[in-house]
Amino acid sequence: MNMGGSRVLGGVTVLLQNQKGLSSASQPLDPLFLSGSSKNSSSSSSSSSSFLGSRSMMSFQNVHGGNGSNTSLFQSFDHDENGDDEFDEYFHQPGKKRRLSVDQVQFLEKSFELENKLEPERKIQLAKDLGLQPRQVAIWFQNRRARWKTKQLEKDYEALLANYNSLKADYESLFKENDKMKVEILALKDKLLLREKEGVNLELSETNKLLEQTQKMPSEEELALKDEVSKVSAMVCKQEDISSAKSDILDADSPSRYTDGAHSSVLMEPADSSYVFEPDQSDLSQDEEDNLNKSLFPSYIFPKLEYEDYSDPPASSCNFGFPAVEDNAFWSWSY
DNA sequence: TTGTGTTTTATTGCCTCC
DNA sequence: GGAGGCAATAAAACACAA
Repeated sequence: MNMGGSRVLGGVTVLLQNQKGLSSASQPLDPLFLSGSSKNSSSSSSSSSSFLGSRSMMSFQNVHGGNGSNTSLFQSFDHDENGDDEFDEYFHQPGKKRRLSVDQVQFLEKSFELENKLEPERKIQLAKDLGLQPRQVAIWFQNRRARWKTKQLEKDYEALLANYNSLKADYESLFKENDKMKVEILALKDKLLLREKEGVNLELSETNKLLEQTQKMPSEEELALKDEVSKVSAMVCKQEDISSAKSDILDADSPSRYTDGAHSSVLMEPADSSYVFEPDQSDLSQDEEDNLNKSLFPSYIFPKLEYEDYSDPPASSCNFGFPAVEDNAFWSWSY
């Protein structure tokens, strides 16, 4: 082996010995640069694919009238470095592709592991070491980066997919738990509603007793006011139908004035205005009608107002004052 | 042996950076 | 404007089943 070969091989050996976990790096590229070596052709399962680089070198030596020794290889790279036209011509035969040898690829792989970018100096050195053109080395690195990127994308995709599946499982689990909790909430609200109904009824019956007692003993002011109303009603009735006039006057009065508890159960009537003002009263007498109208405005119905701040309960909900809360609470739990 | 799919090497065109 | 990188692609080389 000549000085040039020793120099290059020495460099290759040092380079490979720097690789991590390289077990057989003693003379990794010796076969690469020994043209005609039987080791070269047997290093791969496919004879055609093994050590084409070396084969190229042999051809190159033949082109240059080499003497068959393995010494001109690295000298030829010096020629290439100086722009040897024939060498360049050989490596640019149109329509021909020469696969790199297993050893060459291994060497390039190790180099790629160290650094996947290729500086010009390193490229030239690698080309020298492997008996390739710098452009071939550049192309190999370029293609290798493309392959690496593809694999990286696959890894990223798998990681994302695993992450997505995990999140999906979590979501479904939480969704089921949420459904369960909704059902529990509805059940609890039903119970609460029932209790509130019972409580209000009790309270109302006590209030009604008090009201009845109050009505039995009207104050002087109330009596005077009633007289005033009667006079006005009489005057209006001269002009209009008595019943309609009476209704108008009643509507104009403050609800607080009518605290008759005769129909206190109206609390549980629908709060919907259409229902309130258009009841089916065909079978009611005028007095009963009056009493009903009065009973529509008891002060204790106002607690329902605090629920009316909730937004847009379902239009179809036939709420009795309290269910509006339930509906809105339901919406707040909905997605 | 052959057809077919895959891998590897190489080219082309475009883009960015200096 | 030249060098170098990248994506897309061509085409040779390879692997493998039938």
